[in-house]
Amino acid sequence: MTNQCANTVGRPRAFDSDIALEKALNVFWRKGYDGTSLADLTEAMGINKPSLYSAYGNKEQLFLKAIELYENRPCSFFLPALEKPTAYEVAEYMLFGAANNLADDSHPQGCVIIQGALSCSDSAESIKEALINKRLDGEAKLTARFKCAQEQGDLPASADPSALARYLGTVVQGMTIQATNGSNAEQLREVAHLALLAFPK
Amino acid sequence: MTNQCANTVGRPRAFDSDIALEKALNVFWRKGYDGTSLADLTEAMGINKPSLYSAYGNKEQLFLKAIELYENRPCSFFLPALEKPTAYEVAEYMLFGAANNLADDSHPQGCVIIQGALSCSDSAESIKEALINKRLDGEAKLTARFKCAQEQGDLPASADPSALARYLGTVVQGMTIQATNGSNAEQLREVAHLALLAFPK
DNA sequence: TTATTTTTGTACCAATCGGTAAGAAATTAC
DNA sequence: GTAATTTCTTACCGATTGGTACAAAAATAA
Repeated sequence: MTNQCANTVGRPRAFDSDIALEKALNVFWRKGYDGTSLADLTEAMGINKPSLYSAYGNKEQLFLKAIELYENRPCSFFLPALEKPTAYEVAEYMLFGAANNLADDSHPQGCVIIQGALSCSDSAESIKEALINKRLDGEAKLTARFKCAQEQGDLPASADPSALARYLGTVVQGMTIQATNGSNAEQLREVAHLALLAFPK
Repeated sequence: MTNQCANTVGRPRAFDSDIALEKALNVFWRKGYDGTSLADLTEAMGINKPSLYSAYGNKEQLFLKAIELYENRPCSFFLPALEKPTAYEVAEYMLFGAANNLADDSHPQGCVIIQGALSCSDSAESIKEALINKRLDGEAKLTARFKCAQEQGDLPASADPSALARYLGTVVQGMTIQATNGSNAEQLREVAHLALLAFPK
């Protein structure tokens, strides 16, 4: 249906759809779903509306594709953290990864999955729910990782995996707001350091 | 200029401006500044646009007035926490106050000061900055409270008041996102309990 | 060259956005 | 009663919203 592969026939596309998607992500990241207009998008992407609609569907689908791109970035810190050898290191990597990433000024501050549609219009409700589900998925993965750690013995049996996952999620989510408040990476690392004190060793 | 006191002359206002403001707050709380339209507001408030404009100015001023109302609510937990006798009790009261308040389903979940304009359109930029300043103000007050506690000897000299304030702010802000994720008060209290473990006693 | 296919630019769509002009309605002052 | 004052209702404003019809343009296939 959609032409993922390059077409050999017909007028060639004048823009790189991956680069344009990156530009779209950047706008959604800064302004959120409701705060971003199609005019904002077409201007940033350097294309016009018919091109946008034929390449990505509509605003909603473009947002979801941009989020997908965001999740698969090389600087992503969430999934890699899960692969650390111990529960404590998972927590450590995740908190310091968040600290270093969220305030990095080579891109908009904070996390688009958290800020993209936190409070929103009725028309963005399905986007909001999609983002909530992504956050809950992440927490569920973290809970599973801690349960596994408990079986392996590097997390005390007295610990509550889902409570720890929720606690870490809370701190990381709070850090994204700190980043939009203007906190820098060093300040977020201080927060990460304090947050780690509560984590069982 | 504006008629705060009841007018004795002229047609009497057909609505209670404080009640209508509460309704407006509720809408902004759920949908955010960008996500709320004037039609949303007039419908919820039970008035029409000219009444809204004559009573509150415009959408931006209405939002700021609604925020003011929000801050002065009886169930507010931030300022009362500062008056607790020790630094630890301040932290404890604040974290558990947040846990009990943010997921309370007698009102929209989360905190409008944090969620009202986190990522937003260009036209909401001044609202975003106003909310950021309110958050920073809160953290500054908390820092001052902890410095005071340090002088009084109920917070170790080795502790960093501003880092602790930022840490607490981060957890509370994260909790508001947890609340919109669907966490209930009991789950947020678990987070509060864990977060407190990192606080010097 | 001509036919086919796809993308492009332009120009448009109805609906909604925040905001307001103007007169009718409801009250007090006299 | 009438005048003055304020709020209400209705109807509108230009600008912008997300989205699309249509034909010119640019490529390949024959």
